[in-house]
Amino acid sequence: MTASFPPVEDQLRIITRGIEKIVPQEELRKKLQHSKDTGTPLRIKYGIDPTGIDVHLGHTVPLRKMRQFQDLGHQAVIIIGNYTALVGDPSGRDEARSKRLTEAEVETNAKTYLEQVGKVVDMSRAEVHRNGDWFGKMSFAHVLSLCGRVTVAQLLTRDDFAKRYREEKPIFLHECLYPVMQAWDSVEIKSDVELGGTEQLYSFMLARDLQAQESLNQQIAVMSPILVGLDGIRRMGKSLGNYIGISESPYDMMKKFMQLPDGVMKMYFELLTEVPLDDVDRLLAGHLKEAKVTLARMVIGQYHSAADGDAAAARWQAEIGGDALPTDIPDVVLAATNLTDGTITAVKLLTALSLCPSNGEARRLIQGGGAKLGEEKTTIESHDQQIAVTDGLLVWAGKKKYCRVKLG
RNA sequence: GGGGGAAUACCUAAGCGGCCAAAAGGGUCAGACUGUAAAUCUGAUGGCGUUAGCCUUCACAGGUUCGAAUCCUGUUUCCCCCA
Repeated sequence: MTASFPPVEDQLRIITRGIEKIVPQEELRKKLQHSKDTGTPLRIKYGIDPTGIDVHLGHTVPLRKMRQFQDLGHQAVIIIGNYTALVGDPSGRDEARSKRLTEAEVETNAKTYLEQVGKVVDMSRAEVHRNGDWFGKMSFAHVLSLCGRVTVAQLLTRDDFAKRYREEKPIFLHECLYPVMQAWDSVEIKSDVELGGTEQLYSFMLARDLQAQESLNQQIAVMSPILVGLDGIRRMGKSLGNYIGISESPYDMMKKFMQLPDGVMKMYFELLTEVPLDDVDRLLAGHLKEAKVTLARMVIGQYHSAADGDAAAARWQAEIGGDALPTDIPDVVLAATNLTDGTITAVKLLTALSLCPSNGEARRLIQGGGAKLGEEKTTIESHDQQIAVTDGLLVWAGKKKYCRVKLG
């Protein structure tokens, strides 16, 4: 079948949105032109290491770009880095991954990963490869010859390695292989474009070198900015605990979105939605809270449904913006043996309900004024206050932790 | 193989014989203020306990001392340099 592609300029407009850097910039136009002239889709590569199982919004930035390429008629090629995962991506890390994954773990992770990726990329039109398919068969001699194409000095130009070297932190030999392996993937699948974050520049360029040496067309690096996490500063990442996962419930996502610093909204709109940039500016010139709600609803809608997004927003407004009670108050059983004459000391109550892990923390919470009782949230004044417990009593440990007592 | 350095609470990091449950920053948690954002301010941040007290912590195991995170010995782990 001969695909027909939109005009190159139109494609470029879509492709460049939210992209920080394209290297080399001019070559992309040529490739697109050539693809249109010959009716050949470009092969768009995106590699992921199945090291964890939660795909978060940070991952979706290049994945969304992948989807846009697909919708323009190009071929998505997803690499499951089952071998690279055995090494662990040193990019942006200031230390080596502490644990190595087993092949079995990698395999289960890969499966859940693909399911999640399917929420963004049209998997029915995508190729999926595992880089173990070629690395598993590669001879040691071949590995050596690959290593012979990279010098240590080159590796040390990478920020992450340079930083570690300066700080006298360990850099392991197998980590040095990581960029080489990633680059070799590009050779194997003959990629025209590779998607990723800007921190991948080194590997992407290495891929061009290897492709040229193998007499292949060289890929173009299309790099997205790093999506910052909930703290508004550091990259969104699982280990930093500042991420919004695409498999989270609508309401959980909502709560996290509303915690975002205002300053990052523009970036989020640009990278995670299709809203035209002019409209984004208009939104951000208005009421910022409303803009944030809009952003949250749109993104939640992508991974759940528009109705879910609206419902989550409404619930947030009621429970958090307003003073409605949470709708998901868990019941916690309190054994009757804890009570004397139907009462219990405040500290004991909080620990017995697992709202606080230790008496000390419970005491602190009460001193800080964060412990409250009942629907009208009466503050517990003193840590040795005797609390008369009745079935269904609401107990608050700060604003975010609460439960309802169930006598048992 | 040789030489030099390092291991402190969630992280970074001070402390170098008693005043050390251990400075400082970050983080985190709570409170105030708000749009439960950010910024700012306040407080807290090993466990148990009636704010005085007790118990367990400064890589691990021993030792010296009235007394050790601090000194000694051994062990483990890590880093750097030279070969």
